Parts: sequence; C-alpha cells; structure tokens
Amino acid sequence: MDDQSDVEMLGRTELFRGAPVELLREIQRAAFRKRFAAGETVLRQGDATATVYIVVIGRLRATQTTLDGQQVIIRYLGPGEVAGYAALAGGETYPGSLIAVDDCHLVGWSAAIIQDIMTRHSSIAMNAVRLLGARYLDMQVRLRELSTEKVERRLAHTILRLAQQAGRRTARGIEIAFPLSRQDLAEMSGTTLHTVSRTLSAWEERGIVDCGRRRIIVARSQLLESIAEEQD
Amino acid sequence: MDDQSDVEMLGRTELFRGAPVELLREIQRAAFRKRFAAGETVLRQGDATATVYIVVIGRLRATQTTLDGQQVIIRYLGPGEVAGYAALAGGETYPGSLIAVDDCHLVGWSAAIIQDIMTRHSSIAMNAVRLLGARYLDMQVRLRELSTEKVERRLAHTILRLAQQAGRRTARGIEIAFPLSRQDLAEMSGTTLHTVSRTLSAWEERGIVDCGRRRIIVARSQLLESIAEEQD
DNA sequence: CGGACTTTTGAAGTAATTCAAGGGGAGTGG
DNA sequence: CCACTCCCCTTGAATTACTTCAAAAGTCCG
Repeated sequence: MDDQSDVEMLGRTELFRGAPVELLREIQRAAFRKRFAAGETVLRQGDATATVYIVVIGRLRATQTTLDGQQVIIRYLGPGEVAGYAALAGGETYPGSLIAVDDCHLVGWSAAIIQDIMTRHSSIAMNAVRLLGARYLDMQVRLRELSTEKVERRLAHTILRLAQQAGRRTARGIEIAFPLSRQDLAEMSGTTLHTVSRTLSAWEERGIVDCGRRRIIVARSQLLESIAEEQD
Repeated sequence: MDDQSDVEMLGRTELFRGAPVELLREIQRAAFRKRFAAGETVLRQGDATATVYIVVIGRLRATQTTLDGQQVIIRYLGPGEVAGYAALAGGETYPGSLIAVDDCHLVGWSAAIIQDIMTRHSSIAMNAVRLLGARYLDMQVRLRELSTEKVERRLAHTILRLAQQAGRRTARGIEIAFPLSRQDLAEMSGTTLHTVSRTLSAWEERGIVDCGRRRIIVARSQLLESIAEEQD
C-alpha cells in the first residue's frame, strides 16, 4: 500500500475523519506499519501504554482477564477502528489485551505523538471524544443486557451486534466474517460454552442460524431479533 | 456562591482542570445554575441532548431503563463530575436518565457552547478524552465482574467502589454518604433486592457491615475486600 | 396514628452451571 | 495420502446459586 492510499485510508477512520489533507500527510509520515499473524498478541494487559494503533486490514479481539484466568471479550475491532484507546486517553497501563483474530495490518503511533496531534488539532481530539462516547454507550447497553436479560436473549443480542458490525451477505444468510468459537460467544455473553452450544443447536433446528466450526451464519435475522426482544 | 468561587470550583473539575483563569471566567459567564430537589429528574432517557451539567453539590444517579421497566444503575455522580456526557460526545439523545439523590446544585451549558469551547481549547477536549476513557474503563471492569463473579463478590465490589467514591469516615466505619436502598444495590450489582438483603444480613452478623434503612456503613473493609477477591 | 415505603425471611421453583464423556474436523507429519 | 493429534463441539445428568413468590415486620413522615 503506497503513501497516497494510506492518507486516504486515514481520512476515513473514526479518529482522523475530517482532517485536512496536509495534516493527514503529516500523520501518515509519523506512523509505522506493523503486521500480525492470526493469534499473535498486539498488546498485553498490564503493560505500560506506549502505542495507539488503527486497524487497516483484519480484526482484533479485545479481552480482559481476571487473576484466576477467566476471560471476557470486551469487543472486536475492525478496519478503521482505534486499538489501544488507553494510550490515547492517558491511561498508565493497558486495561486489556489485544489479539489478532485474522492476519492483520495495523498502523501505529507512539502515545506521545498522538496526544501531541490531538492537542494541536482539536478536531482530532473531538473525534476521540465522540469515539470514546460511543464505546462507553455500547458498554452501558451491554451492562444492562447482562443485568436484566436471560442467556438466550443476551446471546441473540451478541450475535446480532456481531452481524451488524462484521456481517457479510451470503446466499445462506448473513455470515460473521471472522472465526468465532462457542467459547468466544460465551465470553461475550457472560455464559459458558456449553450453554452457547445448546442454544445454537436449538436455533439451528429452527432454521434461525447455520453454524460450523468457528463459523456462524444468521439465516433468519428477523426470528433472531424477535428472540432478542421478547420479554423473559 | 459568588462568581469568584464558582471560577475556582470550575478549575477543580475533571472537565476544566488546568484551564487558564480567563477561560474559566468565560466558561463561568456562559453557565447557568440550576437546583434540583431529591428525587427530581435532571434529564430523561430518550430526550434530545441539549445540556451538559457539572455537579457542584449533591449526588445524581445515572440509570438506564429497558422497555419493560427494568432499571440498571450505571453510576452515581458527585461534585466536580460531568453529567450528560452524551451532549458532550455528540450523541443524538440521552442514553439514560439522571435523578437527584440529594438536593443538588448543578451548573450547566448548552451542548453547542461546550462543544465550541472544546473545539477552541484542545486542553478541555483532552480532559474530556481522559474522562470518557476513565468511564469506559470503569464499565469494562464492571462488565467483567458481572460476567465472571457470583453475586456475593459482585456486591462486595459494588459497595467497596461506592465507599471509595463517596465514603465518609465515622466512628463505626466508612459510611456511604448518600441514601442507598437494597433495590439500588441490586440494580448496581445485577441481582435482586432479596439477595442483597440476605447477603447484607449475613455480613451484618459477621460484623462486616452495619446497615439501616437506605444506609450502609462498612465496618471492616478488609474482610469485605477479602470477599471481593476470593475465588468462586 | 395512618399509610407508604423499605426490609426481612421462608419456601418453592428454575435457569444455567458444572461434571462427564464422546464425537468430529482441520491441519500436520510421517 | 493416510493416520494421528489437537482442538472444538455436542449432549446427557446432576447440582446449585439465585430468583420468584409470598407474607409479615419495621421505619419514616406527614
């Protein structure tokens, strides 16, 4: 990918949207590129914040792990999204880890550079405010779901959200465009892989979804939506 | 409260910290003051975003309500904190409601004015980035707790967090400085008021807490911390 | 002192976890 | 190319933590 198309790419990201071309060029010159193979760790929970990345190609999984090894998936990050927000928001250490789910291309900057850019260009800082506001809102919604809904409904919401953000239309329905195990779904919905497996089996029988090994296709999204909305 | 002390107060808030005095004066001139009695609604879920407030005196409860009337408490807001972040982050509507728990004094600005100030002064925008980053992180931690911990541990974490942010040393221990019902604790911990009541009764017997009607005193915080950290 | 709200506690019910075992794909190495 | 191995997934049975249902007792306020 050449510098020119990099600049265009940056202009479409949530963080740098709306920036004038000269500024995008400056930002592009200050960036470094990095690639990660599927399964590699991009950054590790507890490490001192050093780098902010933007995803160019591929997908990352943001997790938080407890002392006793239990994991929660905070979110998945796709092209154009900021990875390592803690370095942007002045956190001391990364609150979670970031793992490449696919083979990934990222562009990165040191925390100091990004913070300098935001300080000199308030429109970029405002983009960061909007982006963090949106993520905070997203977490509020998930917290509410986790507090008030039963597992089946939560799982439906989780899958619908994934289909929305990473869905690919196919002949058989909307396919979630990256590998996703039962365990992953459990860690996103606050349940166990056993319950996820049982629920998906039941849905498959009703023709709502079509699943394989680390693969989910939503065949009848309307039915799934009605499960997500029904009262307990 | 006169204008001079208002300016000093603003300089100590999370949003305006570090701003030069002339700017603080300008901000103070653009503000309006508003008081709410205990129980009054400051802003309502679903309304178009219009105002950003800062709490001067008192405490607000931020909630989210589902279609079928179930509530979740997102957080409590105390002096110096921003209320109505959605107006700051460019959201269309308020994602939750804000209720006065105490009698409250707030200062407010229209969303347009605040956004203009942030655009003209990137240091304020950076404060907003930090503040939203911190809230997002807080929600990540709570999401993880809700997903991986059993009720007793979650309740312990909830009470410890409240004691930290609104605790007042007394002869009998750390008292949470605003009225807080069993129902409120349930809505913060993702459980029912019955389970909260039972758990608190058990703790009271062990001398860990000392509770009354809408009142919690943490008598032995070390024991509570050990409950919060023990493996399930 | 009445009435509304908050809290407590028991008993029954249940959704989901935990425990346990086996089956099947995908990739690897011989 | 086949066999081996490592994951990942499935399904049943037992267990349990928590909710739900129900009723009564406190406590505050006008």
